[in-house]
Amino acid sequence: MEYNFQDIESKWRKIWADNKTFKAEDKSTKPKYYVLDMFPYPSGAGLHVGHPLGYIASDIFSRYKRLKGFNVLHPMGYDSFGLPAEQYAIQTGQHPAITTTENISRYRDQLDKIGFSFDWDREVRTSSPEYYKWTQWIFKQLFDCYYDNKSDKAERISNLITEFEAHGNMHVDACSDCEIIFTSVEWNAYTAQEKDSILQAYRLTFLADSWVNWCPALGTVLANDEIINGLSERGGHPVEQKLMRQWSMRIKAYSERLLTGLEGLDWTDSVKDIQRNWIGKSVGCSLKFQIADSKLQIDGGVPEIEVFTTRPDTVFGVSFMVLAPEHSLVDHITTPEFADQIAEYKRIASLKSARDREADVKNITGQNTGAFVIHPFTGEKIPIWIGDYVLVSYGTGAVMSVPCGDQRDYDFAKHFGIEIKNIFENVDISEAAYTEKSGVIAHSDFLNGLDVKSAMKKAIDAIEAKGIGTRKTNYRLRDAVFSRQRYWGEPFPVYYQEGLPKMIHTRDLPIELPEVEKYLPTEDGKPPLGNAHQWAWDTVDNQIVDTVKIDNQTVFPIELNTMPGWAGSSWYFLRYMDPNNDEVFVSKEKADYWKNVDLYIGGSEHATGHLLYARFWTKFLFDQGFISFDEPFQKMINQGMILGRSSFVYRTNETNTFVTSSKKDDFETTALHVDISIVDNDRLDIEAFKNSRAEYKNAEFICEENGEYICGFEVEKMSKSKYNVQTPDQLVEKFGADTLRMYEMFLGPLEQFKPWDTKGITGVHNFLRKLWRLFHDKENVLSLSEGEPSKESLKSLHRTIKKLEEDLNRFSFNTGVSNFMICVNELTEQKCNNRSILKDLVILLSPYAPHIAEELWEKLGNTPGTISFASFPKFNESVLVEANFEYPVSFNGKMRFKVELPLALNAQEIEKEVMSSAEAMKYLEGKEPKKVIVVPGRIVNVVL
RNA sequence: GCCCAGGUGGCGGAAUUGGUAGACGCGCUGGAUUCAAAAUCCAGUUCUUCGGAGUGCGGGUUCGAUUCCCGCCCUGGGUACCA
Repeated sequence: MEYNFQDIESKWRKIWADNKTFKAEDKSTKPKYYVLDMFPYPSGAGLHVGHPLGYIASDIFSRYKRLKGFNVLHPMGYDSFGLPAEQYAIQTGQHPAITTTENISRYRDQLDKIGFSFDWDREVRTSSPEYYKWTQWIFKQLFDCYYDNKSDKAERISNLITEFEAHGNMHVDACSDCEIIFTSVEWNAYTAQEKDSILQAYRLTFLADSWVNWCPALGTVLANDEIINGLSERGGHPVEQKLMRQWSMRIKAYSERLLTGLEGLDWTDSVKDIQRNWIGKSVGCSLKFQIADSKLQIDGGVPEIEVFTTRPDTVFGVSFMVLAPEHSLVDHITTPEFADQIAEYKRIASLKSARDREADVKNITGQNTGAFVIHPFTGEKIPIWIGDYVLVSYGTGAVMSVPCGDQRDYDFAKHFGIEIKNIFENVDISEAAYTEKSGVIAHSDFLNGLDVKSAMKKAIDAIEAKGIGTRKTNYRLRDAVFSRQRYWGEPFPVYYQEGLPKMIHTRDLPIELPEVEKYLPTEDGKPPLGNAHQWAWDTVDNQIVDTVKIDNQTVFPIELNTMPGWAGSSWYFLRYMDPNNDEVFVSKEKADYWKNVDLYIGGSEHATGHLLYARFWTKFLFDQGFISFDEPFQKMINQGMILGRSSFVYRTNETNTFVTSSKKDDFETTALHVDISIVDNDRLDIEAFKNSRAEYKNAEFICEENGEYICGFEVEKMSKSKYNVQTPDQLVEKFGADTLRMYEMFLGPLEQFKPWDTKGITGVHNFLRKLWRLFHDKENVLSLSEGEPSKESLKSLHRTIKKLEEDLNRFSFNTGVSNFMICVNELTEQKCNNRSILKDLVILLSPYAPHIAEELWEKLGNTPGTISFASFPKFNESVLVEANFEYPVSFNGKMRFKVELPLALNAQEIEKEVMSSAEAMKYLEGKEPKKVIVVPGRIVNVVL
C-alpha cells in the first residue's frame, strides 16, 4: 500500500498528544490569535458529519495562524448541562452526570480521530462544579448591581442604597421597574421587606412574578427562543402562559449598547439584523390623552390614557383609541351601556392562547367602550375601543389610532365604520393607508405644510411644552427569565430568609447539585430539587445540611430552581483563558493578554439566544472592570448545515415489486427511504436490500436495461428515521482524517447549506495519493531531486502560495482545496520531485491535511512534529512575471480567438498586431471596426 | 407583509476591483492496461438546427455585465397585529 493513511494518522495523533504539541502559552512575544468554536452539547447520538464542518475550518485557520507566527488559543469544551441527559435520567434513573461523562468521552474519541489541534488542557465542562462555581459567582455579581443610565453602565447596588439613604430615588436615573418615588426619610422608614422589594426592581438579576412560557409536559419554563411555532423546541410539546415567581435578567438595560455594539463587529448582516429586530428599537414619544368624563376620578384625578407612538407627526389624524383588553383602565371607563359587550369581548380574548392570536391575524375584532378621550390639541372627543391587536406587554398597552397612516388602524376603522381623517397633502387614501414616512402634513393646525421629519420634531416639542408627554425610545427586547424547573443545571447560590432571597458567600461556592432519588418534579409541583434531602443552608456553619433542620432561624431552604442552558455558555470563552484558576473566574492578566475571540465559528441558530446573552454578560463584566473588552466575538462565521442525501426505492402499490428510478413514472408507486449504506452511487445493493428486512425477502425488481436498480434521491436534514445519517467515523476509517477534512471543506462555501454526498470523496482521496506519489517512486521509496527547481515548478508553487493565502484570508476553504489539486496536477505533469518545492508545498498543505504533512515533513529530514510551527512560505512575485500574455480578442464582447503578445507592448502596438492578424481579418469580414478597446495585460475588444 | 441571504452544466461548485463564463472535483462516454475486476492512465463532456445561444425572468447603463441599476419570479433563513 503506497499511502498508508491509517498508520500515518494514528502515529501523529499519538505524537501530538504525547508532546502536547498544541498547548497554548499565556505569555508570548508573538501576537495572539483566539479561534473558537461554539462548544457542543454532548448528545447521546455522537457526532455526525455536520458537526466537524466548523471545527475543521477553525482548525485549518488556527494551524495557518501558527505558521504565520501567531500564538494561537484554540480550545474545546462541552456545554454539558441540558435536558436530554435529564430526560434519560427520568426514564432510566441513571444520574445525568454519568450519561454526560459517557457522551463526552465518545465525543472526544470522535474528535481526536479528525486530528484537531485543540489545547485539551484547557477543556471546560459547564456541568463541572469547578466551572459552575464561577457561573454562580457571576450571578451574584449581577444581583449586586443595577444599571445606571447616567454613567451608562452597571454600578454596585451598595452605591444605590447609599443614594437612597441620602436622597431617596428622585435623582436616580436607572433601568428599573420601580414605579414609586420616595424620599430618604421614606426609604429609611421602610421595612426590610419593602426595601428588598424596591431593590429587586433595580438589580440586574431579580425575582419577579412574570408571565412565563410554561411547558407542562417538560415541567419547566421555556425562553422565547426555546419555542418554535408555539411548541417546545425539544420534544414539540404545547406551551402555555403562566404567572410564576422567577429569577430574571435585566438584559433590557443593555438594549442600546447591544444595538450600537453590533456596528463594530465583523458578523454577517443577517445575524446583525436578526439581533437588531429582536432588540426592536423604536423612537417616538409618549403622549397622554385625558378621559372626557370629568366625573370619573381615580386616585384623586381624572385618569389619562398614555400611549407610545412613533408617528407624533400624525397626531391630528387620530380618530379613535384602542386599548389592550387587559388594560387596567378598561373596567373603569366603560360606560354602562357597553359593559356587557366589553365583558364578553374580554372573556373571549382571555380564552385565546397566544398561538390562536398569532394564527388569527386577518380577523378584525374590537369593541367600543362608550368612553371618550379629549384630543390634546383640537379638544375633540375621540372614542375609546378595545381590541386584541393591541398587546398589553408592549409600550403602554394602548395606541392612538391614525387610520390614514397605519394599515391596521385603517382596517379597524373601515371594519367598524369609524371616521378616517386624511392629514396628508395630495395623497389618496381611499384604498389603503399611506404608511410612507414622506410627504407633507395637512389639516393639522401648526404642523401644516411640514415634511414628516420636521413635523415629528415640532409635534414632540409641542407635546413636551404642554407637559403631556416626552420623547421616548422603546425596545421590544424583554428581560430574560432565568429560572428553570430542572435538575441538570447550575443551582442558584441562594437561600430564602423570611421569603427574601439571600446570596451565599463567595467563599462557600460552588453550591453543588444535591443527589435526588427522582428527577421529576415533586408531587406538590415543586421542581426536582424539591426531592433533595440535603438542600438547606446552615448560616452558622456555612454549609449545606439536611432539609429537616430547616428552622428559619439559622437554617434556611435553598432555591429549588436551576439556571437555564445559556448561563454557562454566556462566559465560557473567558474560562478557556484561565481554566484552572481557583481564585477568580479569569485572571485580569490573562484576559488582558488573550482579549476577545478573534474568530468565532458556529451556527446562526443562536442569533437571539447565546449570542445575545454572551454579549450581555461580557458588557456587564466589562462595566465592573473584570475584563477590558465589551464584545466577546470580534469576527464570526456561521457555517451552513450539512444536509443528508436520502435514497429512495419505489414500490408499486400493493405489491412487493420495486421499480428502478427511471421507470417509476410508468407505475403507481410509493417512495420508501432506503438505508444509504446499501446504496453505492445510487445503485442499490439488491441482495443487501432483500436481507435488510423480512418483508423484502421475496421482493422483485424491475431494473434498468443493464440490470441495475437505480435509487432516487432527495436532499433532507440528516436524521435517523430517514436512514441518511453519515458519521465521520466510517469515513475516517475508509479514507482517513486528512481526506475527510479536505472533503468537508471541498463541498462548498462554509456558510452555505449543502447536501452531503460521499460520491466526491474519492476525488479528494486520490489527490492525497497523487501527492504521495510526487515524493515516491513506483516501489514507494522516497525519491527526491536536489538542487534548483525548474522555473515551471516554482511558478506552480508560488501561484499556489498566493491563491491559498488569499483564500484563507477570506475564509474560502473550498477554493483552497482546489488550489492544492491544481498545484499537484501541475507538478505531476512536470514530474517534479524537487526537495525545496515539495518542502514548501507540505507546509502549505499542513493546515488542511496535517497527518500526511507531518509524515512527509519528517521524511524530508525535519525534526518530527515540528511542521505546526514551521514558517509559512513567502510568496515571491518575481517568479510569476511573464514576458508575454495571451490576449483574448473579442468582437462585440464575444471572445473569438487569442493572440500571444509581449506584455511590453503599449495599447497602440497591441491594436496594430491584433488587427493585422489573419484571425482578425476573418471576423472583420472586410468591415471597418467602429472602435477598438485595448486594455493592456487584459483584453482586446473590437466593436463592429 | 417586512428584513436578510441566495438562484451558474447531469451534480457539488469556481470566476476577489465590470474584462476569456463553467476552474477544481464528482458523474457519465470512449479508449489503453487486465484472463476479469479494482486501481491507474489517456481523450471527451453547457446547449446547439453549427449560424449561434447561454449565469432565475424582463428591462437598463457600458466597448464589454454572473458582477452595477430598475422591476418581477422562485428557494432558504429570521420576524410579525411592536403602535
